[in-house]
Formats: sequence, structure tokens, C-alpha cells
Amino acid sequence: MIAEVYIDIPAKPVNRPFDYRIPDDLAELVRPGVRVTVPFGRTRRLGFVTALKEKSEFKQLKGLDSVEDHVPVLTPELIELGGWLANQTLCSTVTAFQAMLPAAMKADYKKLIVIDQIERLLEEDPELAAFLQSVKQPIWSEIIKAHPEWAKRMQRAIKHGLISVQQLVKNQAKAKKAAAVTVEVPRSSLEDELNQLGKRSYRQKEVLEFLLKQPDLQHFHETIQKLVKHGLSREAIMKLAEKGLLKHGYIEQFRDPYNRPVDRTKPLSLTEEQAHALEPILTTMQNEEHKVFLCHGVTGSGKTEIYLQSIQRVIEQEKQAIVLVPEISLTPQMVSRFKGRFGDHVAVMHSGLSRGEKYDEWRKIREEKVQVVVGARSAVFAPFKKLGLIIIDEEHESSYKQEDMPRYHARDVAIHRAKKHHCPVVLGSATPALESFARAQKNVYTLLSLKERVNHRPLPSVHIIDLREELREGNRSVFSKELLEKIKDRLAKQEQSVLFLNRRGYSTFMMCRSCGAVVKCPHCDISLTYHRAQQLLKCHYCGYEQAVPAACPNCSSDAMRFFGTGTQKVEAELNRLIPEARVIRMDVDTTRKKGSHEKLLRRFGKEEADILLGTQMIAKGLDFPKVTLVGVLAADSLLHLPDFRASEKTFQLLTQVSGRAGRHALPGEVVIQSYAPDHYAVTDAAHHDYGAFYQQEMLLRKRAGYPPFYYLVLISLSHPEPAKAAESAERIASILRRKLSHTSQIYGPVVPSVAKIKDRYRYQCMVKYKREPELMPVLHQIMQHFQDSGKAQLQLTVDLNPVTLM
DNA sequence: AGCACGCCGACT
DNA sequence: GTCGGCGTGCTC
Repeated sequence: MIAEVYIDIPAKPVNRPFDYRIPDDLAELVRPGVRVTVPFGRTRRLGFVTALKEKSEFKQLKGLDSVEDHVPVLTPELIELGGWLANQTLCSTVTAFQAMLPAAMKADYKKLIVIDQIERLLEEDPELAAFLQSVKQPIWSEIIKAHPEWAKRMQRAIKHGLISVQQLVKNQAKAKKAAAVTVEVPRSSLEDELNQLGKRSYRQKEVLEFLLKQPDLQHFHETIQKLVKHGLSREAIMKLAEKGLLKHGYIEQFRDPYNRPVDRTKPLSLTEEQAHALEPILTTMQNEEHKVFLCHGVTGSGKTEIYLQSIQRVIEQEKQAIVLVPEISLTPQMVSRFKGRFGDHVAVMHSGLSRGEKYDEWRKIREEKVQVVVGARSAVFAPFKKLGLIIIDEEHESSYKQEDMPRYHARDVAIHRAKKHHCPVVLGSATPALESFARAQKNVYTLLSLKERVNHRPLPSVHIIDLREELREGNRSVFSKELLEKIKDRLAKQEQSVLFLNRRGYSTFMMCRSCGAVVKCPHCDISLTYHRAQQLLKCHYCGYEQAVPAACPNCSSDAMRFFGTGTQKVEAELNRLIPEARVIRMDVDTTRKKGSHEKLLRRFGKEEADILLGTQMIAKGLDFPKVTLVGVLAADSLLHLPDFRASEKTFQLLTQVSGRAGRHALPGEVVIQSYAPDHYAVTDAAHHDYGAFYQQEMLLRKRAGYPPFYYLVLISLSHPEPAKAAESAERIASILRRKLSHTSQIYGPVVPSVAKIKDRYRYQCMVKYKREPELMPVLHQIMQHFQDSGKAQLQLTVDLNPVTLM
């Protein structure tokens, strides 16, 4: 038999299957979807078996080295999905496979140095011989790192045939194992042993007595740890193993990242609206049809209960469900809602888990130990075999689009998989993406509307404050008079406030007030950000950092000042203006440590603070009864970004933040501060009017030729030399103009708003199209031409349906 | 990705 | 004359 193998090298020329002979002793183990190590050129690499066949066009096939998996890591469906994904996103097939698997499955390649002719080496280079013999495992890269001076001498020794390099392919994926024992002999032997043992061996007797109480001795398999917990002696167990009565082995364990008791919940009774929305989902599942539902429900309308009850049905059908949640909403509270209803049937996948924990959760899915996975974007690849439902909560979130290769959107992958499995996809949001809502309007998706909050609480009242007005009145603070008053009022009433600012750090940039020069990164076309804790200026693109200059590097004046406001600065301002207020600041800087996010929220929940100040991460899911005021300090921070989705993002963010107030008995109030108080994104959010926003925004998108009226492709390239970058960009644009139909529009090349990153000059071309049969072939051709022809200096990326144009 | 092959400039 | 730069091409 012959195996078709995709080699683990994400480069164009090897992005095709290679044939390998399967040695007889591996024949049983090699199946489509398993990983294998293969000799490739003069190295050894990991590869994915995608198919088996009888014959090959090649005469001299090499044989597989070894098989890495007992159970295929890719199901047939996922193999197909990988091919589709590679084709859709213009990446190599292995890159696609890699994206579908936990990071722990990535291979580690190492070169081990082997001494072939010790006598001759001792003769020719005794020092090297002594050195190599002193190292336990002479790994090439490790030696070079610690002692670069050996490189030359080792190369010479290789040339002379004294030593050679052995390629190692290490599989990182390791299940946690626990020492365990099994019973090796029949019951009678244990009884005999028990009778033979003397008084002094009472500890062994205890073990034997315990074992004899077991109903199924043949299949007894228990960790030693657990037996010791039962009061048995580890030494006695080991003694019995030594005598051959027990066999010492291992049990694969699952690490448990979510190690806490959860209260089990029962399905809640649904409101009429909820029942109405649930019914068509259940029917579609019953009929094993594929349909996409868009569940548009205001915050607090009980979307989650609809998800839960749909999943309930999936479990009853003995199928499986995937629930996607944006990374930042994947809080322990969120997880407990699912664990509370479905207990151990739930696996969780998010970035907070360690490599090993992720791997274990993934194994639970593959081994069918769970029926539900709740996770971020990549959980859409969960290796379930009988998918019954895929849910995407907060479907408008831009984090569902992966920003590096493969540049896929979880929504597209979900729909592709659901079609294959004949099951529904449920997209849920209070502020659906324009594309999704438009599809629902055209009946491509089925719209489910939830207009009421479950507890019938009114939506909070929203005040918009004109910051220009404040400025005119001489108020240069980040707080308007009205907002400050309201914060003080809540403080007096012992209620809580949430303040939102979409910018972390202390200040955004440093400028000379004398000559106007801004301190910029020397490698990137971007201003440096001041990080107060470390007293450094940092570049957010390449990580460059420098000390804060005492004088202007341009004009030498000492008038260097910080501009822009971040959460750190607001915190300092709050401490100054309302010293008695207890403030919790939540941003990337205060929540970097594992569990700190949760800890801060718990403190706020216990009313150990009056004000919660934070960035994006507090916009979602917060639900505290005492919060009656939400303040948005700068509503336009997103509005003026050079992105056609700026208004949409602003509307979504304001709506979401507003939803944090008055969710319980006390009525809520929202204050939005803005320099553009008349902008429809701000006013429509204030009126909780998605419909009005949708109408207005669709009008503008149509006029400007943006999605959902046109599809976009963004081609970005970069090169260390500006002229070369410009020339390649020009040529790509001309290929596009020549080969694509006249109904498509080609823009550029243009220099993006950040013109240089990491010393590479950037250019972009954009295609707007409605129907373009030539698109994929032409894009593949461009990739082929500009990546292969030795222009390694040139970096090229193609982003279909980009979510951001930066 | 790696690595060899092959063709041109600067040195023991 | 040789060493070594990296452009080009191949790996079942």
C-alpha cells in the first residue's frame, strides 16, 4: 500500500501530496488522518496522511519511518475541510491542517549529533571528541547557542565522515500519565498469596483484601494515587507488583483546567418570544436540514437559554454541538452556564489554557468523551463526527476572523461544516454584522428576533454629552461636568459605576510642544506609546523600546509632553478628583496574570470598589445588580479610524457597553461623551435603534461600494526597499486590471496608514467585486509568481473578505 | 524549509 | 588558483 502524505513544510513548492511506501509492519496503523514521520530530501519531517492507494506514478518510493498517532487526528471531513480552507484562504494545506489541531501537535525538529568514528575523531580533533562525549544529548542547535565556536569544527568533522547528524522528529503532544496497576493473575492466586503472607505483611494483606472486594478483577485498572488515597500503602502495592501479581503501568489522564464545582441548572421556562425563536431551530435539527439562523436579540433577551435548550436537543439526538464565543467573553461565568446545564459533557477551549490542557480538551472531543465544546474561534474545528449544531455568539465580533494564516472567518468555516453535517448554524447578536443582517433580509439566513428583555426591565436611558461644548466652557478634563456629577451621586447612593475607555496605557504619544515632532519608532511608521510602569516608550508593532527622551531629538527643546489619554491616566485623574472613590482598573496590563481578570471582577461584584474602569474587555457580559451608571469617556475613539467599518464598530461597542447598566432592580443610566454627538452611530446607539443604524449605514455602504454590496480582497505586500515594494505593487495591480472582469474595481497600489513596519515598506491593492469567476485563479497565480521567483525579500499576503483594512 | 548545485568576485 | 557569496531547483 502507498500513502499520500502532505509534508509539514508550509511552502509553495511542497504544497502537494508525496507518495510513500507503507512498510508491512506499519500497514495496520496507517490510515488517512494520521501523522507520520517520513524521510524527505535529506531530512526527516512530520507529514499528514490524506489518502491510501495501490499505485503511484513514482517508481522509487521511500518508505514511511513511523506512525505518530494511534487514532487519526484528522477525520475524513477535516481532511476535506483543510483542502477547502487552503484553497479559500490561499495558504498551504499543512498550514490549514495545523490550524485545525491544538498547538501541542506541532512537531519539534531537532538534529542530534552522532559520533561515527570515535578513534579517528580522537585522533584528529580530541578536544571536540571530549566535548561531545561530555554532553548528554548533543543537539546541534543547543550546542551552537551555548558554544558557537564549535560550529566550524563540527562541520569539518562531518565532512570528514567522523560524525553525522541524525534528524529527530519529536511529537510534543503528551497526555498526562499517572502510574497505575492492573491485576495480572486470577483471583485464586491473590487468595493464595493472602493466605501465605505472614503477620508482618499486613499492609500487603490490606491491598489484597481490597482487590478481592473488586467485582471485575480482570479489568481492574486504577491509579496508585487513588489507591493510596483509600488508605493503602504505596510500598505494599509496589511489592505485589514486584512479585508479579500486579502489573505496574500508566493511565492517561485529562488535566482539568476547570476544577471547580458548578451548580447544576435546569432548563428555564421560555418567554413566548424565546419559544418562538427556539422552535424553528429544533425543527431544522429534527429534519437534519442545513439552515443558518440569525438570532437578533437585545442584551438581556435570553439568547443563551435558547442556545442551551437547542444543545439539550442535540445531546438527546446523540449528536454534538460547537459553541463559539469571543475570546474576551469566555469567562468562567460564561463557562459555568454551560457546565451547569451539561456538566461533564462540556469541553472548553480558549487561550487561557496551557498547551497540555488544550490538548487534553481536544482529546476529550476526539475520543467522544464530551458532546459540547465551548470555545473561541479555533473551536470551530472540533473533531466531532456527528455535528448537530453550531452556535456563534456575538457573531459580529471581528475576532472570529483570524488575522494570520490561514486568514479564515469562523462563520464561513461553521457554515461549510454545517452543510456537510446537514445541521443548523445559529448566529446570535444584539448588533449583527451588516453582512449577516443583510443576508437575513434577503432570506439567505432565517431571522429570529428577540425584542424584549426577559425580566421586562427597560433599556437604560442614554445621555449624549458634547465634548466640544465642554471644551468651550474651559473643561479640559476627561470627565464632563455632568458625568462627574453622576459618578459622585452614585458614590453617595452606594451604587456602582462602570467607565469605559478604549485605550490602555497612560498616554498614546509623545510630542514636542516647541517643534511639533512626535517620537516615532525607527523601524515602523508609528508613534511610540508611553508605558508608565516601566517608564519606557514602546512600539506596538515591532516591540522596539527606548527611554523617554529628556529633550526633543529634533530641536533639542525640553518641551516634550505626553498627549492622549489612556486608562492609567484616567485612574490617576479619578484619584485626584474623587479621592474617596475606590477604583478598579481593568485592561491588558492589570489582567495579564492568569486568573486576575476573574479576581478583579469578583472584587467589584462584592462591592469592594465603586468604579470599574476598563477597556474593551469590560464591554461584554458584565452583570452586576448595583451598576446603575455606565460612562463612555470617548465614544469617537473608534469612529475616525481609516476603516469602512468604523461606524459599525462604534455602534456595536456603544450598544454593548450601554447594556451593562441597570440589568436588575435599579434603573440604569448611560452617559456617552463624544466630539461627534450628532453622528448616527452615536445617536442610534443611544436610542437602542439597530434598525435605523442599519438603514443609514447600508445607504453609505452602497454609495461607497463596500460590503455587503461588494466583496473585498486586500492584497498587502512589503519589502525592505521602498522602490522594489512600489514596483511589485504596481505590477500586481496591473495583472489584476488585465485579468479581472470590468465589473470588478481595482484600487491602488496605495501606501497604507502605517507605511512601514519592522523596516519593511508596505503597499496595498484592493479589489471590489460582485461576481468574479477569475478571482481565485488570478490570486493563486499572483501568489505563485511573486512568492516563487526568488523574490524572497518580498512578502505578500492576500486577505479575502478582510475585517480590517489596516 | 533545507540543502546541493552552480556561477561570479576577493583572497589564502 | 580556491573559498564562499546566494540565485535556482528539488525533495515521493
